Amino acid sequence: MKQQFDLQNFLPFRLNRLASEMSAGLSSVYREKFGIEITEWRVIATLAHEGETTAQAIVASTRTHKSTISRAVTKLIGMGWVERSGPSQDGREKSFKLTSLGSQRMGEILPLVRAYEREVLKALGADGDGCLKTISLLEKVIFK
Amino acid sequence: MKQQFDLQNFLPFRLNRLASEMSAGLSSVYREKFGIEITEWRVIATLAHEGETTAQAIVASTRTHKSTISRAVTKLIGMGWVERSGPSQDGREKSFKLTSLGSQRMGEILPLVRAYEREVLKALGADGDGCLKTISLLEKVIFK
DNA sequence: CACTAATAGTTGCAGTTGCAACTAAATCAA
DNA sequence: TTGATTTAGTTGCAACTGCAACTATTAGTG
Repeated sequence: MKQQFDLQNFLPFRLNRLASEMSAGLSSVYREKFGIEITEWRVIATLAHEGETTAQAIVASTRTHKSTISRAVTKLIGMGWVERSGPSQDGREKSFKLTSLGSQRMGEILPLVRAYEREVLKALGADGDGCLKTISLLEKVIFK
Repeated sequence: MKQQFDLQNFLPFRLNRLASEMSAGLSSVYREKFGIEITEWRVIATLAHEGETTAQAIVASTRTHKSTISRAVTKLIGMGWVERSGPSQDGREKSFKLTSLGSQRMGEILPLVRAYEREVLKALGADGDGCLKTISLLEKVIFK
């Protein structure tokens, strides 16, 4: 008894499948050569952009659970890519920044990651603009 | 030392964040009321559409690892939503189908899930077509 | 000041996932 | 037929994640 529903044309499924595949493609770029996972990548990307940053700010920027961020930061500190920076006024919060090793690694990863994105955008060609516009629209709808 | 990289405008990140949020919104629809997770949802959606189906076909349709599908099917059988169907010519493969209970539950879930999708598409308004077109394009690029 | 509530971050625990190794069955080659 | 290869599905294991509970610190109230 077939019901009228086609998962293959279902928007949330298609979007999720697409994002998973893209993330998988991208993460293979930094996983193999640098031994980090997607959460670590997002943490160092945030630190590279923001400079000295609290864990809370990383949580907000990456939309990732604070326990996940906590563990990623711990791992990155263990790798020597990240260090705690001086205590802030608020004794509860901790600030972090990239070490020089972390900056160096980020400098190595960035071109690879950018090349990946460029490749996708290039394949989209003239439709790239429409794609970004669509995503902006969806963000407004979903992050209500 | 700030580097020139903005995660917030990075295509794979934005797409992934969007898809996660959408999936989370959707899954709250069936998780609470029906006690299933996203993998189970995809399995029953595939079975509802395809009828009698092998595990392998579900793997292909959902793009999910075979071990994950194996466990989801086991769980669904335990819930009485899915049953094994008669042996096929190939003794390695196993075919499954929805039970009448499974069909009934699917009939209850479908309107909720469709309503969610409709809500998103409605919010997109006239841009809905462009959105679907963009996703099709990205699929061609990513699933090379 | 004392007491309560809120916030930042960590950790134990349980659930989920992917990988690799495994079993069972089919296919292929000689 | 026999033996090697491939395919379908299952399971043990290790890694990752989210939740809830916890500590520590700050903010708010009287």
